[in-house]
Amino acid sequence: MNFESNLPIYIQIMNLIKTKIVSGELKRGDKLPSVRELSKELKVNPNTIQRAYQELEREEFVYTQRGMGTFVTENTDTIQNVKKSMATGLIDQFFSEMKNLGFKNDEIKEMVSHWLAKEE
Amino acid sequence: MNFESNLPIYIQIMNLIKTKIVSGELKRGDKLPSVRELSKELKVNPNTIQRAYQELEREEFVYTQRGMGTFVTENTDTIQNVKKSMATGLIDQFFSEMKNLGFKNDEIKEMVSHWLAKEE
Amino acid sequence: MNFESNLPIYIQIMNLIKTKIVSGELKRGDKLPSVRELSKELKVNPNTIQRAYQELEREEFVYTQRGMGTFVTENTDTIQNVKKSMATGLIDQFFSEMKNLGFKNDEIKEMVSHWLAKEE
Amino acid sequence: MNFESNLPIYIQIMNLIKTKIVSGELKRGDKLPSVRELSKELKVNPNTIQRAYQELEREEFVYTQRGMGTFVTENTDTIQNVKKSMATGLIDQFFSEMKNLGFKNDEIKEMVSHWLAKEE
DNA sequence: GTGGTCTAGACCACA
DNA sequence: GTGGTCTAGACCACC
Repeated sequence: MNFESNLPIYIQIMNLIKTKIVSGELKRGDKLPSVRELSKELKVNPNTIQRAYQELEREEFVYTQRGMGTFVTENTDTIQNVKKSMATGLIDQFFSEMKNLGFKNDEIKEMVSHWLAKEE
Repeated sequence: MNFESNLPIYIQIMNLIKTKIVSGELKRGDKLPSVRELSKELKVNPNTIQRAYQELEREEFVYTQRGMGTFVTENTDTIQNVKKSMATGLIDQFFSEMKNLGFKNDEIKEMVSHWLAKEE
Repeated sequence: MNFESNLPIYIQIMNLIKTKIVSGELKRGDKLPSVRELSKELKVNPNTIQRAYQELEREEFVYTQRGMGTFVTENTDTIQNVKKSMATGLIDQFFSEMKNLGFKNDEIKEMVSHWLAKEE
Repeated sequence: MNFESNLPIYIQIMNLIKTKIVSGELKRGDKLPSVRELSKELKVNPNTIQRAYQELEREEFVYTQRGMGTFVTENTDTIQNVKKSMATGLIDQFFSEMKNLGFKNDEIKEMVSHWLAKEE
């Protein structure tokens, strides 16, 4: 776990797992490590792991069964929907903030292209 | 001012002023409202305004003259630089979060194009 | 069986069977599936089925004969009583939660009528 | 606080506050007691109060400002919407469970009327 | 063994 | 003073 980030640890853990789910490393129905297990592995308090799992459940990325464990949601649609809605949220926010700074669509487009070109 | 946002109020105020400067509403050398004035207008604790002005000064957006008030920096380069750095900051953040969700460059490009098309 | 529900699995199984009995799908004296059988069918730990059957027996819904299996109670009164008590339980719960939300009797009545009208 | 209930304490606290909001005892924009304050009053751990406040914020009944406190949402529409959607949820659930037990619309209607008559 | 709740007590950022 | 996060450690219901 990267404690250097100023993000709360439970958010970092959520991102860790979201990425694994969305990228397919964790498939639907897969069992996540138990709270205590992950707690030991990441050297983080069990409550913090639990907090992360709870929030992930709230966002419908996972579901839990008492006494059984926590599992990746069976509903792949949910994953796709959440993924999509998070994406449009990010895009909307991005554009609105860019426009707030006084950029026009053309300029934004150009900057995005530039960023992508640099990436390759 | 949306006080229901999760962002600290002093950050929200900073963004408010930055946007005004970068978009040209506030020009170089213009006097900002006094701490007390803005405090009343936004119904916010003066300490909070003070904090926002301090941070803005640290970022060289504004400078203060004892007894005179706080002014937008005379240095237009600074403004342009900051505008650019804020933009690249937004872009970097946007891309890193999109990738965190598991999107590839192509997909992001497509979504951005789609958003721009819809705009017209 | 919706294992994503928050209810304990053994309760979900109890409700499953209760509903079958009360609705008449399982008649008095009918044999329930064996613990092992149901365990396989629902892909649930046998202990959990056992627990459900135990509780059902405690509530006099079923009785067990060593070596023979578990059977729906012969006593139709019991079934009718339980049906009635489950119903009043549901109603009580429903009203208490509606009132908890701040609705008055009249409003609740109106909403129920509305629901029934829509049904036809 | 009624510790006799088997509901988690933080849920009981949520219901307490929801009722106050929905019934109008707490008006929009009103400040809730601080976490520590309510903690003392109810003789409950501050974390438990915080949990309740967090969930209430997630359900958009309240919003919080760091360092300022927790407030009833300004948006009365939200309150009404949440109230309404919770109500239809309860009604749907109620009818589906009654039907599961084998009751017909007429019977349900009769039982509801009976309950209401008894109330007066 | 699993997750869920609760307490006690600490530290932090913010107003 | 306010809420937000984290740790440590306990107890419970469930599987």
